Amino acid sequence: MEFQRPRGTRDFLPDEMAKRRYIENRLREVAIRWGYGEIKTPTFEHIELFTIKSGEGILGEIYNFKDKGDREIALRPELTAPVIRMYVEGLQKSPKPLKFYYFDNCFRYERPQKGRFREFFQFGVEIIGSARPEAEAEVIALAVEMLNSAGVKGDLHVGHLGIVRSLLKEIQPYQQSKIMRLVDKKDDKGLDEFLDEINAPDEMRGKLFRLIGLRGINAMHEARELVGDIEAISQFEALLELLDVYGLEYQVDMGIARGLDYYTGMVFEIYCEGLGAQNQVCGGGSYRLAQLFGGEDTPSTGYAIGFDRVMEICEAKPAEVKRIVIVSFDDTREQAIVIAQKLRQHVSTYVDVAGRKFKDQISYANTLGASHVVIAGKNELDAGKVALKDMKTGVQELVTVEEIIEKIFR
RNA sequence: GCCUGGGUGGGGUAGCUGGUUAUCCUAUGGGACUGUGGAUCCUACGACUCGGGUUCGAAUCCCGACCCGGGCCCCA
Repeated sequence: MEFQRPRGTRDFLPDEMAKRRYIENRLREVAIRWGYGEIKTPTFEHIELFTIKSGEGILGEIYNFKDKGDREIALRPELTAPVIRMYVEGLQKSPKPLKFYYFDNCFRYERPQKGRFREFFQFGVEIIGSARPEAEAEVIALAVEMLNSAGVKGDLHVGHLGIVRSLLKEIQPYQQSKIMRLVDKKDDKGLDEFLDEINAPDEMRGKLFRLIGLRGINAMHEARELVGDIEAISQFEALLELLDVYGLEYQVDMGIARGLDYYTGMVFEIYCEGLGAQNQVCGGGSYRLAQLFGGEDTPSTGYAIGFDRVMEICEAKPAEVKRIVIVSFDDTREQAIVIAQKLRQHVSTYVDVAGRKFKDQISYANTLGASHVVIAGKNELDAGKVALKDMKTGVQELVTVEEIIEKIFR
């Protein structure tokens, strides 16, 4: 019986890996140019790291197991918590702000569908140690820049949880969470019913509905009327001004809640066409997790890009690489290896390892998509040369091994 | 966990109102053409997702499981 890969996992073949690596490298280059350093955290962590902020409810979506030392271990379902854990564990006294990026696989036990897998890849960044709008704006601009570098255009929505939450100060935290979740789902009917259920004051109810409906340029003016002149509004306005400085197109959207309790300030999401039900390619915001993990209270901002979703829709294609196949005969096989060793210093080179005959070697070069074939026959070698054949044009010329590289890359 | 559509050689397919040895294309291995690629020919390889049921007989009908696509819940 043949084995099958576990549900929701994938194998990546060379063609696809070439494309994935290409996009990955584009994202990396952007992160590095913006001054972010790469980090890597373990594939698995203690399960509490993920349950502490989100409760036991998420257990159903976590891959977890007990190790031989009887520890409850979880394959990471995301990377923000591990990064902050790493920060609290060893970097609290390092100069701020810290700017990190990461690219790694994560695991969630969910029903697979388009753009959703049980093993998936996230590319993300975090700024740790600044609560300023400058940090938030930079993070958003970086997210957009990364997606652009991958050839992806999306709709950027920006909101601020502090503003919405200020309306809910009077009610219980669990009720706040529930409301935020309904807001996030844009479930107006459910929200209305829930507000009835908890006997929310009419004033709050009216303001809440008006606030989460706010969009566009006058949003801040109206928001100020609704919630008063609070700090969060000034902060958010400062952020929007900076987004203008970056030249970003965005939509103010007070209806973003991210469904998560740990976000405290700015939140943003980027949506794309062509992804079916999972149309969000990027999401993030400002949060305070360090405290929760036993460290000092430290403001952070970050986001994660759904790398697999980017791969679904991105236009960018890697440039074709030159590939050479050396074709030899039984009496020149050893010389072919020597030539291959020289060419491999400069270019992807294939030499026959299957004992194939001359014609089949050329045929195979063709199926490989070789740009050139180097024919190492006795006649050529006796003259100190080889034949270089361009597989596109079919043109063939006698050259020395040293001349091959410059001929190919001319 | 729920709803919905679907699973025939490696890929793509025909058959699927039950009935000889499951069709065709392609890919792959070997060979012919004996120092020049995409061609042609010969040959080999290779499939009814699995289990149960109905039946004289099941790829075909029924049930279940598994897997895949899409949607819901969820989405840190």
